[in-house]
Amino acid sequence: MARPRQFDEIQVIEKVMKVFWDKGYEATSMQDLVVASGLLKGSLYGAFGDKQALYMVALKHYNRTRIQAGIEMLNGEGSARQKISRLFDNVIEATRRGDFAGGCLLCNASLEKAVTDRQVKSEVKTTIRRLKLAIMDALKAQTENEDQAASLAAFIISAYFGTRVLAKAGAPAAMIGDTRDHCLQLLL
Amino acid sequence: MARPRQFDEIQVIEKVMKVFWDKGYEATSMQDLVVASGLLKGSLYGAFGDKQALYMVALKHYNRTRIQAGIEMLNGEGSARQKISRLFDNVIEATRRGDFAGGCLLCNASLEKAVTDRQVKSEVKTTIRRLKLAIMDALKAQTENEDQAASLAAFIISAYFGTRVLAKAGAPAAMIGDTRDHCLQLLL
DNA sequence: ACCATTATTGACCGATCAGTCAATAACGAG
DNA sequence: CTCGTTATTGACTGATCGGTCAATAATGGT
Repeated sequence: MARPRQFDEIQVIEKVMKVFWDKGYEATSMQDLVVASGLLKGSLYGAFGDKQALYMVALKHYNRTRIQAGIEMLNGEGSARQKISRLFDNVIEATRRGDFAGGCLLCNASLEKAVTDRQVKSEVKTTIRRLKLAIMDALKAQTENEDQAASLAAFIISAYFGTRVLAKAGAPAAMIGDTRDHCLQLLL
Repeated sequence: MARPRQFDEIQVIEKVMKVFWDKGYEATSMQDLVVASGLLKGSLYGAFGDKQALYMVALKHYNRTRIQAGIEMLNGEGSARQKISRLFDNVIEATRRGDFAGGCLLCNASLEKAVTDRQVKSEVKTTIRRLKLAIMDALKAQTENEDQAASLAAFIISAYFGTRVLAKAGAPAAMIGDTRDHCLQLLL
């Protein structure tokens, strides 16, 4: 019926996402995305829409893959302590590996694009809510009641997001380990 | 000897800082700063240098005023619990007032400009170190040893930075209160 | 009153920005 | 094989970007 796409959509989204992850929204030019994706500008616009739409696609992809991986870790085997511990250990590992300086696209979006873009803000808020619910579920086995689990989950998300900021700021890795240890102290 | 400045330097820095605080580095144009400061472009360049130098001046001003205010709170009267509690209460208040969406220029810088600007990164790191030391001092009265104070301080900074991200992301204010409460729980 | 020095001004620069579009190409259905 | 549809291409746009500069203005010292 019509000419088919000559690229793999997921692969392109992955590459676009990494550029936004690395450089942020404003510092990323469409030319950067052209180079990273291997597509020409017209194809990017044709397939995804303008820059803000492309950012939304990238952010949703990040949430569907990276954040979801964290959530599935929380749903997996082990005690609540083990699950929460792994959350922070992953930040330490990512920092060691130097992946995007240990940064988190969701946090970046919270401080940059979400401020002026209602769609992005909405996506950020619902993702934070999902993450919080996953943490609550992981805690439920060991906490007295639902409220206790909710407030603990809020606290753990704060500490977790904080480590992502510290990691990217170049703070010593020990600070992340210290944060993890004191979080676990509350889960005895 | 020469023509004197026709503007108050501190007032201009304060206005420039607020724009960077509000919009971030990349999203701020020199034209934005011209409008906010009331100066013309040439005067801004003449007095402060280029955009990156202006950002450094703004960030240092933020640290010298806003962060320093927090540090002085930590040096003030009261128990360690009271001091740490006030740190988080200020975030809640700022969020209620809607000041820059509860955001923190130091956190913003950590995730944006510091990534590609060595001077900014250095300023961010030393400021985080200063803040950590102030928290350690505040804790010393109630903790067993120096190491314990250091790791607790790292943990509290993480939780604190995390609340600044959550606040700006539009998370419910209760999450900040929950974070504060669980932090204080570790200071018994 | 004059001069050396610095601040202010606004026009100006090339580069890059996000976004568009008409021409062309590649397919599948009939 | 033809045709309708959609993808690809690259040249193009006007706007805005950060930054510069020569002309002018305002000062204090002599």
